Amino acid sequence: MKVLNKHTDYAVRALIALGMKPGSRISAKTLSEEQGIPYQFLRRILQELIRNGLVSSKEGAGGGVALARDPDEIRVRDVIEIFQGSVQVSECMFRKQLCSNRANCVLRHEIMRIERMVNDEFAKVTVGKLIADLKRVEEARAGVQVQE
Amino acid sequence: MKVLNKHTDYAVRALIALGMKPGSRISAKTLSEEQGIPYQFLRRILQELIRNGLVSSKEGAGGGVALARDPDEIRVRDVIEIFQGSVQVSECMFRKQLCSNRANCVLRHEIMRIERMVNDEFAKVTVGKLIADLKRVEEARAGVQVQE
DNA sequence: ACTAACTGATACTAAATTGGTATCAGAAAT
DNA sequence: ATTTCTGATACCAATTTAGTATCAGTTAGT
Repeated sequence: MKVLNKHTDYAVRALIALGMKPGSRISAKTLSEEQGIPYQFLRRILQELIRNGLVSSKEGAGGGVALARDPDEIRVRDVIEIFQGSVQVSECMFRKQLCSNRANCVLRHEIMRIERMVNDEFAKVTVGKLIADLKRVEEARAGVQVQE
Repeated sequence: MKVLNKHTDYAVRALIALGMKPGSRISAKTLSEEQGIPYQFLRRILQELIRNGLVSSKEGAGGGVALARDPDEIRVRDVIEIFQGSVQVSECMFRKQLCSNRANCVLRHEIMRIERMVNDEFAKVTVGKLIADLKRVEEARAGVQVQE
């Protein structure tokens, strides 16, 4: 059971990388090399992020991409929604008419509760928070060289 | 983003159905008809549940399947694990050597936290609980015919 | 004006996964 | 012996996932 697919995974990584260099534009090529993400794949991911307003872009030589918002305003949940759609149970009943199957309904009720939890949690994780965590980790490892 | 696949979904439904008729064996055919689950598909699902000790079976005419345990001891999480593997992040890093990518690590840390939550929640939902919920719902609807 | 470095859009593909079917062998009840 | 069942396993089509390729248009620098 995989929670995140490669699209989401790469997207978040790219967003973190962009967030670490605020103000500057980075080309998809550079980003792909730095992050080890296949170039063409990353291009498509970035385009999707651009379409959804998380990233801004500038065409032409010297162009590239940058975060379009404050990193604290970019939630991992937003990214998941873009690439994996909103969290939902296997073939949501409510699209069809009423729950044909009663047992199903009960199960779904539980699942939706859990889904809400997951959504709320992923909404709490912002790119800004991840960057902060990252910096904290790197400081710690730059400071005292702990056991390794 | 789909949480449960058909295997898990049908499996839980089947387990609930079995749990509702304690003691009696039911054939895969009957179960498939009652629950509207494709016969051959259900057969394979049941075999998997049997292999994993959630269901017991008896071969031959008059045979069939039944729960192998107390419904309260069958967790939806167990079922998910059987059919979808344990919840995990897109390609767990830790199988490879150390996190090659720092940003990744930070993201993964968050995701694993959320995963643990999900796992714990799905562990709390047992077939027994679902059956109890189901009965409660059906009583309510048998009693006062509420607005509809 | 040319060219190199970019993004926009979109078509294509291989491999894996998902959901489902079919078949054959063997066990038990009648 | 025949019917009703499970055990095991092979097969299949559709979808999804991950990744590639191509061409058109934009901008900066010369």
